[in-house]
Amino acid sequence: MSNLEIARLLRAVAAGYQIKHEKAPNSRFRIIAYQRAADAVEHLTSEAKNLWEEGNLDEVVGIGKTIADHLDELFKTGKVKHFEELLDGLPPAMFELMRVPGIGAKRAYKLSKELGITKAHGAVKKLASAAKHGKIRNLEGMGEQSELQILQTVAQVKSKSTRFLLPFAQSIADDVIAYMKRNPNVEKIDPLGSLRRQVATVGDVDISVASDHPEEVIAHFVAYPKKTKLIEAGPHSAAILVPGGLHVDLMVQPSKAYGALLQHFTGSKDHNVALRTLMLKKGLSLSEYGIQKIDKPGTELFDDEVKFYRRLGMDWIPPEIREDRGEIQAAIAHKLPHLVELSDIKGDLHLHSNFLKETSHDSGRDSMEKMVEIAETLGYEYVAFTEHNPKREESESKILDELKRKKEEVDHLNSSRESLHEKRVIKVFNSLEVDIRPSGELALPERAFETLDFAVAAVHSSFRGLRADQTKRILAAIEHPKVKILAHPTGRLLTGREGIDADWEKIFESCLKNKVILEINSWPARLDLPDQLVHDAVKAGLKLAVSTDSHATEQMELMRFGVSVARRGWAEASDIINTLGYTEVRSLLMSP
DNA sequence: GCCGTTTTCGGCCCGACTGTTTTCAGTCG
Repeated sequence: MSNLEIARLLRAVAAGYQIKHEKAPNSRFRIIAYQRAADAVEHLTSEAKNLWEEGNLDEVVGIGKTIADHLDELFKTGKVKHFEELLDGLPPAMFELMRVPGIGAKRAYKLSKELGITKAHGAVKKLASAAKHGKIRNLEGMGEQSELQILQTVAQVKSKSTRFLLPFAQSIADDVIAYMKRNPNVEKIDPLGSLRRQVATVGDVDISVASDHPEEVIAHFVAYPKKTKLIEAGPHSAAILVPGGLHVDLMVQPSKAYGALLQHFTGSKDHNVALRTLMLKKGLSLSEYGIQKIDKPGTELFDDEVKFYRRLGMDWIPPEIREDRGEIQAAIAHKLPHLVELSDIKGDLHLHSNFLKETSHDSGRDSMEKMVEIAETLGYEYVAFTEHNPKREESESKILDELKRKKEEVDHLNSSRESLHEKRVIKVFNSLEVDIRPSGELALPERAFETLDFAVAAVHSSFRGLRADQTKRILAAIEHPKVKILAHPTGRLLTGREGIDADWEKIFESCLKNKVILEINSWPARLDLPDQLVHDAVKAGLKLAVSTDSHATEQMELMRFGVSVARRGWAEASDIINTLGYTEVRSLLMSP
């Protein structure tokens, strides 16, 4: 059973409690507990079943003894008696109906009962049809408005789950913000929510503006030239649709209260809940308007976020780590990490030029020379060319000839640029991205490794496979003395493919022992290692490399998103090898 | 049902919006 399926089951149980046992003592909190447990399982970086096998399930925050016992039964027998009893008599359709925005457990149950919709299959369609025929308005607690709302929202069920890749959302936000800044009434402007926290995928773009003239700001916003549709415009907020189907929401607040607004809508939800729970014990109630002492009326306002956090007795917390993973305690203790920044980056160790033609996967578009020029404009000290390994059908001698030719070209590049420029000399590493075959064997003849400064190893096939096998596969590959970087380690694609299932703890151990560096791949659909695993890796003392995996010069700009992932994983500059100068990196990558 | 640098018992974030309501329930972020 996948994490998603387990999460769905736990949410169904929460709904079951809501319908059947709402009046029981503590029921409210039990419902929340099941919802939290569902969230926790859904966001796990390893399969819940594997954690269970290792006996680590109850270490997950949000899963206590009771739910762990239920899951134990689930993994052993395939079902949970208690859950089955609880869900008995509830129409399966209600869980489908709950996917419609605005319909929760109560309404879903009521609708499926009263309209006689019981089967899960086609439930939403039947609901839409009932609404169309005017059957909703007569139900108790519902009216014409409810019916109208259902008609409008059933269409959103499909699109509800679509999230956008971070760079796409970021580019839209950057453009809107640049446009908004042209209006003199905009004093401050920031992205909010998951975009400000730089989460790998973003649901919609929220933007806040500090201004004492909200009407003018809203008017300017709704006149955004690339807008495809106006969704709503009120006195303090508005929403538009932009090409690609992304919602952009804008909120305006006076500048004297801007700090609390920014803090609240940046989230994450978990961070805010943890922060508020903690502060409540100190007699402070927090909201998007400011801070209130419990025993006194009146709200204290904050024009910026730094003051807001300081008032709570802690350091300002960078948005990227506001996920309730220990940042609040660290901020109180003044022990927050000094997160790595884009300006710390001194080189890109994963670039594909067009030099090799017959490679196992897509080759780059641009010449080495051209990519080096761009690296120079980015202020780098070094780059590594890591084309895919030559196709395996080629003869060994041909492969060797090709790689020797490439080595000569890199040598030439290094020497010719030294004579051309006196000040900045970009150093070029001669590398290769080598496939890790399902067996763990590297897809390059042993003798060919000798031509390389170092090798980057990566999985590009057979993503589905048993955890034990995948773990063994990676372990075998990173033991090769030339392999210094493990690229896009999980192989996930945010647009669809799950990463491989592997024992990362074991792999991290081996990386530490073999001095293998983990890549944070900045490619928009990868962002791999995922932030949570970066956090684990940093804690374990591993070194990482933030790389773009560029196949064309313009992609070299994507570095900022890899840096965001590193920041979300609490990485400091000292955790990232490509913040080091050339000499140090060289000795790390080229030592035997 | 979960959780603990003031608790293993006694708490559990905060507010907005919507609609159907004579004072509040349900849902959402």
